[in-house]
Amino acid sequence: MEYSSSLDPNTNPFDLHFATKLPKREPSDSASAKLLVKDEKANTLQDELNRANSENKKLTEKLARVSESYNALHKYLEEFQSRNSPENEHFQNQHLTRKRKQDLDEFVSSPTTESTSSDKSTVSIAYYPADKSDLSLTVKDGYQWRKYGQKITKDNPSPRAYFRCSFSPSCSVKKKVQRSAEDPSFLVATYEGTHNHPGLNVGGSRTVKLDLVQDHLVQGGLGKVEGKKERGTVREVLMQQMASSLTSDPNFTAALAAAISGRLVEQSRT
DNA sequence: CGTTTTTGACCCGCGC
DNA sequence: GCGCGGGTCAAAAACG
Repeated sequence: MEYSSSLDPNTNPFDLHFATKLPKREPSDSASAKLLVKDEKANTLQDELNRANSENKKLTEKLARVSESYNALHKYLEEFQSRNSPENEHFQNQHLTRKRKQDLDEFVSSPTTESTSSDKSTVSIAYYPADKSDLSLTVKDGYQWRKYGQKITKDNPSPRAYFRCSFSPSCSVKKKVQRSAEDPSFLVATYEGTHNHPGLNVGGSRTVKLDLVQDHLVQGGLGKVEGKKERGTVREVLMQQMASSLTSDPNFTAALAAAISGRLVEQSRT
């Protein structure tokens, strides 16, 4: 899983490699004055490009760090899963595993979202910490939902609940919520589509950025486990804000999705 | 009494 | 075509 390979700046959607082909028009003899003006313009453009490039670099670094966090999380998961193989349960490792799981919860609880945008609809997955004794498959994500179905699925003891946004049909977002099969201490919510209206607490604040989330990821991984619930809800709100700010930039969303999921999305040129 | 939840029926795509 | 699994519908119940 070398997700970093997909971070190659040259494949990066917002890499501005057209910087290399700056205006190189054929000068006509009578246009030397015009050329001067053009040089000026080219300079300012160059400046702008430089700034854009450095910003691009920063973003790429951030992306790399987010990717690192994801890899670490993935490692945790794999470790835990191999420890938890069905035919061979190591009960003597229970508390050790338990501790790791708590770490994992924290790690995951700032909803680690993986979004995949296809030309059809947008699908994102969020993980929410939830008490195992809590039977309700509800997750407060800032939106109001109407449940329209529940099913028991093949390879998961807990049922899956189907929700539609309460503003349906004007807003056609759907979500599925199901307790994770491997680790029942958190819920997996799969969102489909994007809301065409604001949710609770989710204003148009576009300033919530990646580094904030990333800091939470890091701190969450090493931090303590007290006050899990409160921190969880705060993070849910954060997630909403992040999502809304991210979705306003399709390119970035796509890049992030590619980096996080480790898949290369074919970017169709339009 | 309007809205939401529950829950079995129904539908539909997929593999055989 | 048939059965299976997942997603949705809709009538009835529950809720506020």
